[in-house]
Amino acid sequence: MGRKKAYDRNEVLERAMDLFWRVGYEGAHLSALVEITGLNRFSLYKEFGGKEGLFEEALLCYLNGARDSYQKLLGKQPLGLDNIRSYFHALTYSPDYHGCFIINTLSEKHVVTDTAFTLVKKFTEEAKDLFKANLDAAVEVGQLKKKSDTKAMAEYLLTVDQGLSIYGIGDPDNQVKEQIVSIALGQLFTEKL
Amino acid sequence: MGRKKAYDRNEVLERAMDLFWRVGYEGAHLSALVEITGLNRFSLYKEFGGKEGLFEEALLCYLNGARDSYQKLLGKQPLGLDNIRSYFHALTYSPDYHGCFIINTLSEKHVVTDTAFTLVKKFTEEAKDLFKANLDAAVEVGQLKKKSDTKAMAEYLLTVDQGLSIYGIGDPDNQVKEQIVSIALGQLFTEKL
DNA sequence: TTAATTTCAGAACGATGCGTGAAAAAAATT
DNA sequence: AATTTTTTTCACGCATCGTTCTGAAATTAA
Repeated sequence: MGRKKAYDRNEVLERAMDLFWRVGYEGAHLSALVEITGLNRFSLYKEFGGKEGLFEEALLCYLNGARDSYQKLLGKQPLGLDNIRSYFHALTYSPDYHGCFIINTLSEKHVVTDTAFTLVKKFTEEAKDLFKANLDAAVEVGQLKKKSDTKAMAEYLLTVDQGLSIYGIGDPDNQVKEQIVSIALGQLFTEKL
Repeated sequence: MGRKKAYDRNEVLERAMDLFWRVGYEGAHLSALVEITGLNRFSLYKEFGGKEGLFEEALLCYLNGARDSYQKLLGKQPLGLDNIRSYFHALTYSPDYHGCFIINTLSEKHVVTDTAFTLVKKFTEEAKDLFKANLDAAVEVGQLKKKSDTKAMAEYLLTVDQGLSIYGIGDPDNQVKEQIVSIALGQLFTEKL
């Protein structure tokens, strides 16, 4: 038969994802991708169709990981405000934090494929829906007023989430992040019955 | 003597700024810059030193405009919470809104000069200071509790501001933005004496 | 009119980008 | 061992990138 593949697809995607995450679509050149993944050019084109295909797959890889993280904290039963608190308090900036793949992709709207852009927008909608599910549950059990506009509140939380990603570029301070989160959540959730 | 310049430096900067704002540093190619500004290559290098220099000057141009906008709304006497409300309510997304030059530059940290990156970080500090000045004034006149941590609140407002810029990428809705702002500010400012 | 200086116009340059192709190597089957 | 198929290796081609260069044009002064 044919020669065996010398690469592991998942490892290739992990490494490509890291590079794309770090330097964006336009910044990640084929030669760098070839080097960092150890994948030869022929195989890259055969396996992924080219740079665009690799980008989309790497982005999916990232979004799947992020989806798991969101689900783990925001999907935990029972749904409610505690999940939202846990989610935001769990956010931390590692020393080599270099921004958010999602926001990089949004900023590169002019060069990434429509598919990639759409994947990102869909993901942010999912995140918003997760926030909303927890807010809706909070209304049901009386943690929030019945009249609460959980849709707008979910939009707000997503906005704060994304603002915190921007805050992380440069020298973020996890303590300041905690202060921001306390204000963001403290004010939102003071409307008890 | 020598031939007269056929370009207007400010107009060149305005046009270059618009392109850089739209497609970022890496996406704005020399040929596109030459075409959109009408400036010939020799002059571009003579006047600005090259692409990097033009980028920095265009970024400065943008930041100066943004600084004026911030000052106009957040620097208005008397300082206080009304300024902050006015600022956020004045934010609107035009139909061709395509993101924020500042955030694009942050995302392109790996390719822009240290100078450019530093300019952006300094600007966000200034914006934060403007928020803080208004919060401090609010404490003085009793709009906020004496114990309010205006530094953290300013960090929070900047985070919301930047989150709103991200929200604007791809079909933003100004009414949703108003809802987000109402939540972000409404609860923050309910702690009266 | 000539000379000197500066800018314009556009081409050339070297480096680098992405994508393709051919030969060699590996693996299984006959 | 020969054949077939697939992957690896590495070179190549073309386009594009930012920068430099050269001749022409414009402007002023002598």
